[in-house]
Amino acid sequence: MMNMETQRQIPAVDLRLTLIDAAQCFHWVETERGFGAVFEGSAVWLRAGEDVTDARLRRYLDLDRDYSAIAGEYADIPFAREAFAACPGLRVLDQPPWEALFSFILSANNNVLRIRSLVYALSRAYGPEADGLYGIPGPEALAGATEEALRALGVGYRAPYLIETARAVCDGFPLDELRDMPYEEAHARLTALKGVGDKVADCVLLFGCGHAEAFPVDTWVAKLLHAWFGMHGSRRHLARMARERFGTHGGILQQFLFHAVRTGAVKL
DNA sequence: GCCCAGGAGATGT
DNA sequence: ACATCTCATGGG
Repeated sequence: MMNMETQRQIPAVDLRLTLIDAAQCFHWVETERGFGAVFEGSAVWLRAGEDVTDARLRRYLDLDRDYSAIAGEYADIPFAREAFAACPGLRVLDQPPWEALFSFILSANNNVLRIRSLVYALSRAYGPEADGLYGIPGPEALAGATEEALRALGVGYRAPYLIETARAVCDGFPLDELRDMPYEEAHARLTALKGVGDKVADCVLLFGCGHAEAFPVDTWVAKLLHAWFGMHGSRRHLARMARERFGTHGGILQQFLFHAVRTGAVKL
């Protein structure tokens, strides 16, 4: 009985919201076959309403975290309550770190539609193919690319960032150790990479390293921190204040606030 | 034409 | 530490 009550109150994951609309990743596609992507080297198709049993996918979709408990942590903040209520089924992804790093280097001063088209173009040119899908290119593939070739695909000034960072990863940058480092240390390591500033580093930590305290501050989040929480100052200062105020799950709150504002579900 | 987009790097103070 | 400028590219 208790179990049924609990299950009823936990919204099922909303795949479209989580994998496409929330802009945490840019490589999943929706077709008549469902939501598809190359996942750990092979094609995966997910359908709404079907149980996800694969442990790696459950982790990717963050299905084993109690989101109602996290919403409860922020229940005394009216805008947080509105944001959680406006995004049922939204999950914060736990991607492989390279997937997040690659994607968010491309995100700099760019819009979601164009980020998605760039990820697709680069995946088609340099990534693995599986079942008609193109996966995100590995660092080895990009390390061998030329700046001109990437610019020809529309990457623009981010081309050298992508190549240099890919080479750093090939040369032993400890991507897989970021998860177990303290936040500050992992953030400092990431921002040492070309094309990775404070905000991109926070996205990689939040979406790709399990650092739920990372609080990315983009243009939308800067606006809402000012309008709703009276915070002001530089992006770096805003991020630090937000981490201090919202604590160990601040990044999850951030994702709900971000989506609620970006879609207009909660007005600024 | 201007402004914006899940910003970052270089430079000058 | 902070402010300012430039960096591609597409859409409104």
